[in-house]
Amino acid sequence: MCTAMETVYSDSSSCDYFMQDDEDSCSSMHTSSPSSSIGKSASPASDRQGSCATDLGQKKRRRGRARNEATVHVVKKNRRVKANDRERNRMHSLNDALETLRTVLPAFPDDSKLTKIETLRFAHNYIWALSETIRIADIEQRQNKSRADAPLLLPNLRVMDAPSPASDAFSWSSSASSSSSSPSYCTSSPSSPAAQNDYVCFQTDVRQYSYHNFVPGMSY
DNA sequence: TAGGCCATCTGGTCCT
DNA sequence: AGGACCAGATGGCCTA
Repeated sequence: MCTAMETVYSDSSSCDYFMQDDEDSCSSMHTSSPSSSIGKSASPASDRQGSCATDLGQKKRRRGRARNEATVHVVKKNRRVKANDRERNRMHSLNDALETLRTVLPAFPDDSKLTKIETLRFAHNYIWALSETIRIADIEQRQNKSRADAPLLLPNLRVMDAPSPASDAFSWSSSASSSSSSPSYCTSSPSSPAAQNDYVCFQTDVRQYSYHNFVPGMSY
């Protein structure tokens, strides 16, 4: 787990070490750790193989270049650390959003926490189910109104049999199905096109659910 | 112990 | 240039 962190830290230490070397005499250049990739990359082979430069100009050039490379490396490392921090925060906010989503979804009977993918699939199914509830309630309302006015035959609604996104939207991963024991969920979705072995779906007839059932604390 | 899930790091790419 | 986003890699933890 810590390999990356170790890399960062080892880079840091080696980088500091190299910078110190650079500031000191050239003799210390030869004492750099063999495990220090930074030291290797920052000091060309010719410099490492050759003896200490007596030419002051050459020394200055090498010092200047090495310092520059070390500085660039430090800047890069700092950017990486900052990017890691941002990425961590980004993933945390994503997880927070998923957690918020979990809280508005109906709880599973055994209180098992939904995984990320299950949460997303469940939310997808849930939204579809609510939409269907609204649609069917609306149709029934109109049907009742029509009955009051004049006898009118409407097609018999069979939600799950209808060719709709429902079959896919109701599908559950097999891992979710194993934890389901509530009558609120069925364990098969024969019409689902998804190629999964087991499925958990809402009650076949979504009309059995009121909004109160779906959304705790919400009444209509 | 294998497999699933997850957190984190990392480098690449795109966007502002 | 720097930040956001993404996907791959890696290692830890948990469970069947």
